[in-house]
Amino acid sequence: MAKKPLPKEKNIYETDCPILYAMKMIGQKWKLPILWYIADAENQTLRYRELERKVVGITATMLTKCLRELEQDKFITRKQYSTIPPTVEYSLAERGKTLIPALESVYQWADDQMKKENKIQTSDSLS
Amino acid sequence: MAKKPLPKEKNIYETDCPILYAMKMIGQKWKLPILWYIADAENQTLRYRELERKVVGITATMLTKCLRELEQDKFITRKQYSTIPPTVEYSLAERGKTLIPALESVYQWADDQMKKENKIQTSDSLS
DNA sequence: CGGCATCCACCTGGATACTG
DNA sequence: CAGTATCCAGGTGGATGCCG
Repeated sequence: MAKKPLPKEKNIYETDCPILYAMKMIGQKWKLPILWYIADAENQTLRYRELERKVVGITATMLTKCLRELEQDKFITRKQYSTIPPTVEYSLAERGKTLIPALESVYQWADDQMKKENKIQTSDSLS
Repeated sequence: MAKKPLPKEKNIYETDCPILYAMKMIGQKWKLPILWYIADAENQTLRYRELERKVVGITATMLTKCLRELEQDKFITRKQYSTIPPTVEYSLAERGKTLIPALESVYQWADDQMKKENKIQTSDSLS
């Protein structure tokens, strides 16, 4: 009985720091990649399978989970056509579009960094 | 014995998707907040305790862990003065500075979103 | 095609206590 | 002041199998 099992009320990390807010909203592994590929597509629209292929490494479970959450949070819109076989299209909703500038700066930064890393490695490896 | 315990080799999620690269590098809960407050400070420099106070909600354990990683990844520089009591200053390294534009668009987006949410709630709540 | 349900390994991050 | 050490709960995300 030396340790309290600590009940500890649920803290949704309420904060007024915008960066933390953003981390909470879109800070998981796959949300930005998904949004990025939708934003990057024709008409900012992609089907489920197209997403599964573009977002390399994601599993169906995670893709579905993220898509549901992004839909609930109004980042994307889901449109279902009752054809056989079924067709589902995901597109950027208004809120998703507001993210594009941020998405682009992050992409830009990361792309630069990756190129820099490669350059260092190549110039090293030809010695 | 119906289930394999799956040894499963360590996969560092190697990818060539820049967004995933960024998520891996700076996608944890506290790294961007920390970088943000350092970037925001006079001379882009803050002491340990100042950080602890500005990054509301972070614990010393997490702060130290993140600072070590950010230092290893060349985002920040640590300068120690052997005074009594000790003084340690964290500042943006070159690589950290390259992140500022992205940091700012994320901040900008999140700030807008938070204001929008508040506005909706206030106009609702005065009915 | 476009999912959902289940199960579980691992990682992130919080609590607590102690130190030079 | 500026940490370190230990412990552990809970969340994140992967694997697998099945369904309309």
